[in-house]
Amino acid sequence: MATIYDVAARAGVSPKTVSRVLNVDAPVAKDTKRAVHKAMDELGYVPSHAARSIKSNKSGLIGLITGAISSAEEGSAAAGLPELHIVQGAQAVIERSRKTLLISDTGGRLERVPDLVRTFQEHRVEGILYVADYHKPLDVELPAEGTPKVLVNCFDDFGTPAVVPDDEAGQLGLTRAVVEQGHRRIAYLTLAPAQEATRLRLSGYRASLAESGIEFDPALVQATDLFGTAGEHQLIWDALEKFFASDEPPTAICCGNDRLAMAVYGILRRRGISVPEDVSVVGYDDHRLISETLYPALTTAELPYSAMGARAAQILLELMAGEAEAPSERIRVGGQVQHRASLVAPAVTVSKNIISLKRRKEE
Amino acid sequence: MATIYDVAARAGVSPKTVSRVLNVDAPVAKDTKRAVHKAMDELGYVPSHAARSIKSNKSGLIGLITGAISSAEEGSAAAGLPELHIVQGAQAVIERSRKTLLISDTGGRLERVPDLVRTFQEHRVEGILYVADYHKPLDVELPAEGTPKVLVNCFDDFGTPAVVPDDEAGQLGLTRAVVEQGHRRIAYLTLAPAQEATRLRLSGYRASLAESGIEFDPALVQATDLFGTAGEHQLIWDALEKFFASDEPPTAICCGNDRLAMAVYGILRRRGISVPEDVSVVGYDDHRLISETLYPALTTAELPYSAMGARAAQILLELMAGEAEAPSERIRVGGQVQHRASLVAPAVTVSKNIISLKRRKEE
DNA sequence: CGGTGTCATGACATCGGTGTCATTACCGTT
DNA sequence: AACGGTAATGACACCGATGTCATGACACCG
Repeated sequence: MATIYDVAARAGVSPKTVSRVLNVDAPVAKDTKRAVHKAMDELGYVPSHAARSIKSNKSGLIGLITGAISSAEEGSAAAGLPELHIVQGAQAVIERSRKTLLISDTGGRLERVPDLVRTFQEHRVEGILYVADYHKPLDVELPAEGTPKVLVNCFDDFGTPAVVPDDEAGQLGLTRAVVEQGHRRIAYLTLAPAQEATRLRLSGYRASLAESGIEFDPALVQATDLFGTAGEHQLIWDALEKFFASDEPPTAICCGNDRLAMAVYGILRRRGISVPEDVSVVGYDDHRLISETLYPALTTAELPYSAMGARAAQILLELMAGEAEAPSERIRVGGQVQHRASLVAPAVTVSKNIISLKRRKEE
Repeated sequence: MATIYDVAARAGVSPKTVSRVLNVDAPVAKDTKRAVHKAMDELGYVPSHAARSIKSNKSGLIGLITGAISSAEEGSAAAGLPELHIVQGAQAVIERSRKTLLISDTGGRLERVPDLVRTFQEHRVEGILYVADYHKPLDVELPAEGTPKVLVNCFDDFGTPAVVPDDEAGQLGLTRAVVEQGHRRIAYLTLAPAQEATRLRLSGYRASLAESGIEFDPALVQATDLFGTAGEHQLIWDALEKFFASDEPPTAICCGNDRLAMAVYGILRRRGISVPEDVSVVGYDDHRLISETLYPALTTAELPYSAMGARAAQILLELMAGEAEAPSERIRVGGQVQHRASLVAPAVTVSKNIISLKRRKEE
């Protein structure tokens, strides 16, 4: 690869003058400039990032650690992939700041994180983003004390800046949309109860019921603990069984995520229950591959991954520039409710509690 | 950040000795070694990649260009994401070779590629992987002549090494599996006919029919040209309509991909047709989020993205090491057929052509 | 016409490592 | 005892860029 000296020799000037042409930081005569550009073109010269960064002590690099790329492998159809939208959101912001994003993958093995961080340090990254695969407490130690860091989709107890989804508000809004359609018997098929998201969303669900004067019925909440494992269809089947065994069966079912909703669609229909005529179904995540493709299309709450990534990157850049203090509280990013065909008003029936007269037709 | 000089001063030795401890390339006395390690720990010293690579003229970096990360945004639920498995496969191989992968995203805008390549060149990447979002001819120009390159999921006419899916063999195997269940009226709902994948798979589909003595019926092939757009459900509905209007309707439907199969599930059921009792459905891609979650689970052909990424990385590493010549032909990677509940023998019926007596029960 | 300021350019040191070569101390041989 | 060989270490140059300072050529001013 050609160096600045080769260019200088070919153009008949000193290396420093070539440097001046490259960086436009001092006046250079027109003719000289032209000769230098010509020499650069002919040699296919590209300045060396390494040489520059060694001198300037600035790498222009931002490190991002994720399991997105490989977590797609673990388990069966693990949640994984959507987390990639976080990377996408961050990428877009960082690109604009003329920094380069160095993406590293844990390969699903957390014990690799220290190695990855070390590689980042060798490259003298100026900031680090750590992206978790779902909303949870931080489960690794991140070395590299001097370097600004932002957590995404996770949080710790030591005040590291963190950007997380606002699960509570999301489920509140979504459940509100269900209530507004006239439903009052609303089942909730949750993800694993231990998950941060489940806890927060359940709280949003209850808040919505409370504000509408609907009594919370524990029988209408079932967890699909082993979600993602081989027997999950059976598990979901059993949970739905319980819902419909009730003498006041639900007219709407909230699912822990879109993927769960997809399985529910199939099982409901096998049982002869139509969506949305007999029961409305809503998901969570707005995983568009699913939500837009399912028939009928799925009403769901957006998990604002892209926005979270962008926000995190923005905070990181500010920290790096010393323009801002680290935020003292977790940043919660809210998402929209996406209303689609799977949610309609309940059919006109006489239940013990309510007579719904509304009925909306969906095409 | 501490330098090798700081470490040397603290340990009371010369920088060169510290370098020797780091690289174990010459004998160092035990006591000296211990003192140096102590100093490194205390200072939190991490060697500078830039300084090393400037001297050795080796960056240890491999550049990868993809649209995976952002293409998830474009269109609605664009195909995008699965291509990430290619990145994953490549990552796993490259990691083992102790190189660092520099991932760049086009943000869906091809015109950015030259910029990305330039950034790669500034970092002196030793090899480049270009990953396309679906099987197609290369649609950009890749500069950086001296650098070894491998195309993945795309190909050009200039002999650049390319790794692509073996769509023809894949569809052949899949259709064969359908035929082996006893089906003889097999519909095929393709993706856009202009696509490389559609062309090749159609050829595999016909090859399978031919080898089984089943006559090709053009009425059983419909394209969903506008797949991925707003009106797609309607389009699929119409296509299915045509299939079932036939006086010899299909007993199995091959779909262009899993996503299409997901939409087909919903529409078939709405029409009162059960999967797999009334008609078997198969997809393509083995997008496990879909194929394993759908109820009943979907029989499909694996699109071996991970293997393709791994193979491409392997070839690139060999090219970089000068161990191998560039392969003169495209490398076609085959995938497995994944047999799941959506494919069963056709129901016992008397058709004009065949009486099928087999019947397999699925749970 | 001499002093001063600006333009254009180059010599040289420097960033953080590593390759080359030199130096010293100590070992075993003959 | 003199010699050759190896272990352990350091001095110094160099990789490819850029910051600092110096220099020569003009142009402008009084």
